Amino acid sequence: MGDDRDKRKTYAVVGPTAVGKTAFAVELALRCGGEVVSADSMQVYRGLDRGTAKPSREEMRGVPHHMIDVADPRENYSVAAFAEAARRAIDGIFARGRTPVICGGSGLYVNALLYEMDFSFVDSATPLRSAQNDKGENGSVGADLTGGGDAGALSLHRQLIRRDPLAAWVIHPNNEKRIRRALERLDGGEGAEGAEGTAAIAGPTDAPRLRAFSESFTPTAQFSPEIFRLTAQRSELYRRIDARVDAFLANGLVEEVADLLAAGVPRGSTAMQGIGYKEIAAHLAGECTLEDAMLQIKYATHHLAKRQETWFRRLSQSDFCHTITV
RNA sequence: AGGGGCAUAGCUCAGUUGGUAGAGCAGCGGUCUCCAAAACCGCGUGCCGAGGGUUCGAGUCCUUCUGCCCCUG
Repeated sequence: MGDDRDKRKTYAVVGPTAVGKTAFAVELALRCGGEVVSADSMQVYRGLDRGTAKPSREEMRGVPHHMIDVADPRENYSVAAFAEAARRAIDGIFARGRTPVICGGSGLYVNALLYEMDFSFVDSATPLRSAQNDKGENGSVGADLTGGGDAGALSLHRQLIRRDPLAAWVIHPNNEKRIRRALERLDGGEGAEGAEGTAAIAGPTDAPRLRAFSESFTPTAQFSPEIFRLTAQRSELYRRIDARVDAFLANGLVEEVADLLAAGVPRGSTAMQGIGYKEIAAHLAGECTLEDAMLQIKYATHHLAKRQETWFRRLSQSDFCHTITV
C-alpha cells in the first residue's frame, strides 16, 4: 500500500491569481511527463476565457489539460462535482503512466483533491440549487427555514444552535449564507435519516451533521502530493493584476460578456458572478461606466489574491510544500 | 492685478456653539468541508498645508505665507 502511494506521485501548483501558475505547471508537466488538472472554479465554465485567463493552446504547449470547459455557464457547478470528475481524471492519468499536475487558485477545490471530503449526503437532494434559483420570490425558502420567524440571520443562527450546536459554534452569526447551508443540510439529512445512507456515511457521529472542521482533515489516499506554492510581493502582484485586467479588456472581455449574456447566461449565475464578468455585465446594463467597471475588477481581483494568499499560506505548513517567491 | 473659495488618512469627504479627529473606498491581517472569483470576521494607517497670534485649551477664531480653484479686468 505504502509503496503504491509512493509511486502515485502528484504535483500541485497553487498560489494567487496572476503569479504565473499556468506557465509553471506546464513547464513542470513537460519535464515530468505530466498532465495538468485545473483546480479553478471559473475555468470549468465554457465560454469564460478572457476573464479567467484560461490557458490558450499555445500556453498549453501540447500538455493535456483536464477540468477546463467541463461545465455549462448557465448551470452552477460545485465542488462536489469537481472533486468527483477531477479524481476520475487523475486516475486516468495514472492509468496512462503519467503524472498529474494539479494547478489552480481555488483553495477549496484544491483541498477537495488533497483531502478526503464527504459530500455524499447532498447528492440526491441538491437543496442549494432550488434555494438559489428562486431568488426573485424568496418567500418559499425563507418560510421553510425560519418556520414562521423573520428571515434574519440571527433567528436562523438561533435555530442552528438548537439543531447543530457544533456548526453554530463554528459559523459566525452574521454569515447568513453558511447558516442557511448548514440548515439545508440538516433538512436534507433528516429526509434520509433512518435510511441506509445515514448508517453508512455517518458511522461514529450521532447528532451533528456538519462535521467538525479542522480535525477532520484527512489526507487523500489517492496519491502522495508535492506542492509548489507560488507567491509574490503584494505590490508586485497587484501591478501584474492591473496590467492583466487591462489586457483582458484589450482582448475583448466586453464582447465575451455580451456574448454570454446573449447566449442566455443569467446575471445571477455563478459564472456571471466571476470577477470581470459581473462588473462588465453591470456596465453593459448601464449601471456604471466602463472605467468604473475596470477599477472594480482590479480591486476585486486584489481582494481575491489576498484571500488566496491566506488560504495557501496554510498549506505551506506541511512538509510536502515548497514555497517559491517569484 | 483685484475680489472670493478650498487646503483634514493613499483617494473622496465629515467634523456640532473652540475640548488634541471619523466615514466610505483603497490598504493590511484572518476564517473557510457543495454558489468558494462566493460568504464572513477583525485593524485607522493623521506634524488637520506652513508660520505667528488670541485662549486654560485651536481642525475649528484672527493674521501672514504657500498651493490649487472660481469670478472680475
